[in-house]
Amino acid sequence: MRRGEETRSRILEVAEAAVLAKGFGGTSIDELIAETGITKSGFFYHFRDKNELAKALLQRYIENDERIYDDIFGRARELMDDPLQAFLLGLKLLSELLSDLPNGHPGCLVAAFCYYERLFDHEIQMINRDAALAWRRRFSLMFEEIMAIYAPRLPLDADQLADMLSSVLEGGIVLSKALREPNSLANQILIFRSFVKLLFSSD
Amino acid sequence: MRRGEETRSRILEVAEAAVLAKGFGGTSIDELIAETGITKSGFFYHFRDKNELAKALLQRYIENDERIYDDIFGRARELMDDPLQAFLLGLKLLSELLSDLPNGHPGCLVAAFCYYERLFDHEIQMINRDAALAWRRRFSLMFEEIMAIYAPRLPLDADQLADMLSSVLEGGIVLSKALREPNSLANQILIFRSFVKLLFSSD
DNA sequence: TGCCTCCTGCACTGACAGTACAGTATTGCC
DNA sequence: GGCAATACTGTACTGTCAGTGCAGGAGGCA
Repeated sequence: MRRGEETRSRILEVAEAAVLAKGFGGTSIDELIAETGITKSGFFYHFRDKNELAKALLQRYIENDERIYDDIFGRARELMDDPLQAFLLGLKLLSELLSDLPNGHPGCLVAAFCYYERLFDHEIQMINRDAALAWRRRFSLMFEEIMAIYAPRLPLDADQLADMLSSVLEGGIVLSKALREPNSLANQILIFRSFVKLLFSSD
Repeated sequence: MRRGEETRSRILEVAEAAVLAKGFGGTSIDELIAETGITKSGFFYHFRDKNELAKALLQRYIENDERIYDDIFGRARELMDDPLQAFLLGLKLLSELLSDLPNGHPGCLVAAFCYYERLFDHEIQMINRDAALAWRRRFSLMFEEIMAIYAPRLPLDADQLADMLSSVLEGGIVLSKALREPNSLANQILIFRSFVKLLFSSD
């Protein structure tokens, strides 16, 4: 019972790193069991097939991702009375968190799975879609709170701004990987942050 | 001579669509030769191995990508005397081009290959890096031209703004794929465009 | 006529995703 | 202590896939 869960999560941990580095199609089960120290039968005891591994991997990643955002923006909201200041602090904290990763962001599974879509079943595609919609909802709520107080200098709605933040995050990950400049992502977040500041400035 | 080139480019065309839909690891050579109508030996006559296919695929994609940007921003520059107006027109043309694609952007090979990096040789990783650096150079030159005339409202340099545009493009592709909203990318470009307008407005 | 380009056909190898199923060690519960 | 569920191991197999090696053939062109 307890031991089973531990083995399962060890497989997922090894698999996540491998998938982010080599893609899902480039990650073999044989390789995962070798690194985890179990047998093939053991692997298939935990996951019916590779698709089920993908599903578990994605769900685990999304849960962790949400927890990180809850922590960062929750803490920022507690520290600041003003929603704009809280959001700006949250972005700052996020960029600092990413700067502290020595090898940069390891990659986003949602993005990795976007480029593998046709080989996954419909359920995984929906989990991926829900994750992107959750980002939109999360950030959109923050922008709505800000807009209740501050008038933006551009006629943008909260959803558009939320999607822009998601885009900058996802694109920043891709770009920092392609450029081999781990700090590029944290930098992009700060630039977006100063844009938000400008957008809601009364000057 | 002529016939060989034609077969080779037919393979590349089929392969590009497959790789963007299923990832490189999820695309089999058997599948490519079935769709192209040649034999396995024929495939290996044109490409030594799958890595060389990847290289040719990436180079072809980047050349095409550069040609599109040359066309769009070149035309915009001819139509407008002012570099800011030319850039804003270019972004508008780009978003319209992407809106006209019925299924949305098919995906960026540079991004797809980022999530497969460890299985490619060093050369491919460098081609990918050069492509991202070329985007930076291209957009940076435009921002420099703009900044020679207009003072930005934020203390950003041209490279940072260039990388932000690349991020929005790459992230917009990922997000529109994840959300299954093909128009999301074009929308993001227009939002970035209005940010640029605000940044260089004298108001 | 002969060489070069552009393939086809065939017969392999080794890695990998499963499938099937029998057996076993450990653990929790009654 | 016995029993059953959990969490595996071991073995043996299938089909797909990347890649190798090599012989040979069709068509163009010099």
